[in-house]
Amino acid sequence: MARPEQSFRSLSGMHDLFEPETTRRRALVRVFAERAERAGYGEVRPPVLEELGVFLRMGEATDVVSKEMYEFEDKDGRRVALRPELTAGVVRAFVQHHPPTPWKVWYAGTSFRRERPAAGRYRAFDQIGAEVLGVDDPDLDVEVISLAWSTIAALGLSDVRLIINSLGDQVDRQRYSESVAAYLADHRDELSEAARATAERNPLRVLDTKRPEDRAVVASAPSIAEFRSEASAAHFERVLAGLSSLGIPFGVEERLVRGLDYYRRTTFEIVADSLDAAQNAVGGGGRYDGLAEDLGGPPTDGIGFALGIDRLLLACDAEAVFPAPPTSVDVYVVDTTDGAAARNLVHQLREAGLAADRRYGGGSLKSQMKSADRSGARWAVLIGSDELSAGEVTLRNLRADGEQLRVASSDVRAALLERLHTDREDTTA
RNA sequence: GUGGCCGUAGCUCAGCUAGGUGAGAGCGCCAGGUUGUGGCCCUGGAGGUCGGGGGUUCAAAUCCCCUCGGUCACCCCA
Repeated sequence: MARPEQSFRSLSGMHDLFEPETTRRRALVRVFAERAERAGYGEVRPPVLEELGVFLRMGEATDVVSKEMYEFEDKDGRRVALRPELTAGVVRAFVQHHPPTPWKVWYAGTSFRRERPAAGRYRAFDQIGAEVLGVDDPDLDVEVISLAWSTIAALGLSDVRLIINSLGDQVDRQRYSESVAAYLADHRDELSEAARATAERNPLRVLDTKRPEDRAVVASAPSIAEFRSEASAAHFERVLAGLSSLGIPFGVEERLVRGLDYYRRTTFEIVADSLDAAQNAVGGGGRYDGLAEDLGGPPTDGIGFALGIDRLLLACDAEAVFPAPPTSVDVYVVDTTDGAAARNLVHQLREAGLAADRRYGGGSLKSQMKSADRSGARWAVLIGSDELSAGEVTLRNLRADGEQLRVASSDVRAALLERLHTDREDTTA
């Protein structure tokens, strides 16, 4: 054991978040929420815990389902699992409540996957995303991709690429998969051992391998383009044309498969080249036209995407964009008397809408001034025995070069409101 | 899950290669210099199970094993 008894640490791959990271994440979600709602999406919050079966449709052969889920039997004897992503839960909610279509929703939340942690890949990770159920129009694919892309752009990221592919409909995908499986079988002895194992479980997954020795084999594998039905191909062309017309740059990548079995037709991924780690996909998504039916609902077209907040922020760090918004109070109250004046004034200022803080436990004027400085407050209100007996306070400007004045206690609030107001006008001018 | 690297003060790290000189630096924190004034500077101080456990040894932060955590590659994916 790495710790003495009675001492605990957070689980591997799960981290505590603090200021300023927490505010930064809140700001990121706000950027996304505003864009999504401007496009007619409403927020949805499915539960973190679902019946295991909900997630099994991601594909029994996928790693996510076969070995990465936190699943267990609850006290009612039900097999349940912590969600490894949100799409399945959202679609389950759609099937359960049958809202009118098109159903356009966005979400922000935490999912869980028991993988080996690495930078940008944690066991508890946050995503933002959107899903639309009930629309087959390729222009919707364009809208959804555009929402993902523009959110990333809004953060200030520029070293990112959109890659896109179409796996064809269910029939196309099946035929293609069989063809790839046959091809891989023919070249079995040229593949790495790991790739051979993957080929038997899930042939398509071999296509986007990163192992150089396998890439050579994969390079001349059959192309999905030859397997797309006329309708699928037409849909894909419409999507690409739509993206072009919106000025969204993309690269068609036929090897883009993505891990979840429910994807049909359009699939896409956004990668951040500023992230040199292997975890450089900041987001991904696609169509899952059969999923609602698989979960017991009516045949319903669906499409969505998720962006990983952790990776998005890592990419922001790499590009030095989207810093945490500064958080600081407006006013810091310094009281060298018994503290009663600070207690009352801070309360009064907060009720008036100002952000005000103080120090508890007293301390010298000097040390309280240091706290005031560190708080980032623009103004310090000083209350000493002089002020107290005169019924006044001293206002000191902490930002400029120490402008200082005394005002009557009854005028503090108004004096501060006025000065903070002009400060703000100065900074926005 | 497989393999590599790392783990010393709140933070970033030196010391480990050839075991033994009182366990260090910078930043941060606290106090004083300035008995009513922050930011700069100076001085002092607090703070460490050297990730944890076991082993080798007269002696281990330094060597060996195990373990926990982080990280990189594979895998997978957000």
